[in-house]
Amino acid sequence: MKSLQDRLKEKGLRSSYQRIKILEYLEKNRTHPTVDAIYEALKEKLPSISKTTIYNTLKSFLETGLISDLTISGHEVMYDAETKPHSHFLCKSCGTVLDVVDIKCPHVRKEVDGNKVEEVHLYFKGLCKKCLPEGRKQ
Amino acid sequence: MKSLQDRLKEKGLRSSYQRIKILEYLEKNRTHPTVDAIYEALKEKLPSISKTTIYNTLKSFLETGLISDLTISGHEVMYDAETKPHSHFLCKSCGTVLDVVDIKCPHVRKEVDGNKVEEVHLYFKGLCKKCLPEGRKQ
DNA sequence: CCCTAACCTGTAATAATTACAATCATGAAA
DNA sequence: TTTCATGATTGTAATTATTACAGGTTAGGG
Repeated sequence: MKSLQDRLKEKGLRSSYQRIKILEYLEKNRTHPTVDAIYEALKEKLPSISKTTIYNTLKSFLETGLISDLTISGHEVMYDAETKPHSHFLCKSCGTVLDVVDIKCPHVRKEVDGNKVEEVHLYFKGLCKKCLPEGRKQ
Repeated sequence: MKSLQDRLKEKGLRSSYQRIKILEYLEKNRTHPTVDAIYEALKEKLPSISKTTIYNTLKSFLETGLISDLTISGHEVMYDAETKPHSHFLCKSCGTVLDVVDIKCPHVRKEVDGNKVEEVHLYFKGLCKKCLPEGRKQ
């Protein structure tokens, strides 16, 4: 089990208290938090933290491949400590974003129509189990 | 060939000069324009048009299913007169968004993990043909 | 032709993100 | 261990996308 500090070092990132706390938060909260959610959560233990730090840190985490991001809701970016390709489901009622595990569709490919593919994002939107009216569950 | 006016009427939308021009622009420009791109383009012929009108109009077009939207770039919404499900490719170099036509993957489904699916969005990101370095084309 | 609901416009408010300058901390080298 | 330069953090201000709202305008049924 690599320490968070070592994982930063591996990516050529300098270690800092803030970076460790942000990475730790993402590792423990696989809820696809937004910048604001991360900020609000960390502020309690780390009242001096700045939102700019969150933005800068997430940017460097993204650039080094330490985390991934998604833009399923259309009006804000969400962050994810899971970096292996996987799909997401957005509930249009409660706003929850879930990881989709049962999709085995071969959408990971090197090119489409002659364009070089580096990332694939598969997003589902609809109503999650909890928001489906009783008796209409699938 | 239905007139734009008739297509608005069909959806229960009142016809107006602005709405016709916006729909016409989307029909003729399948480049996935942003609100700003539509505004800048229409301003020339229609100097009095307001950006709020573009927002309101696109919102009513979306609600009635006259157009579709996508958020592939992560920082702005794009609009598309094509309403049949199809995938998109974003070039991370030039920012162009292309329709993807050669994907036949069965990602249209009614549910995933017990959640009810209403929309599926498949986004590819990478380098488009034009931005690929010569000799590395695929 | 009139009237009202619906639409359009401009301004102001909000929200997400980025820019920037000053301060502070990490970690390599002395 | 101390020093020090580089890079990180912070707060404020600027920017950008979007929404709220109020007042004037227009489509289209009667």
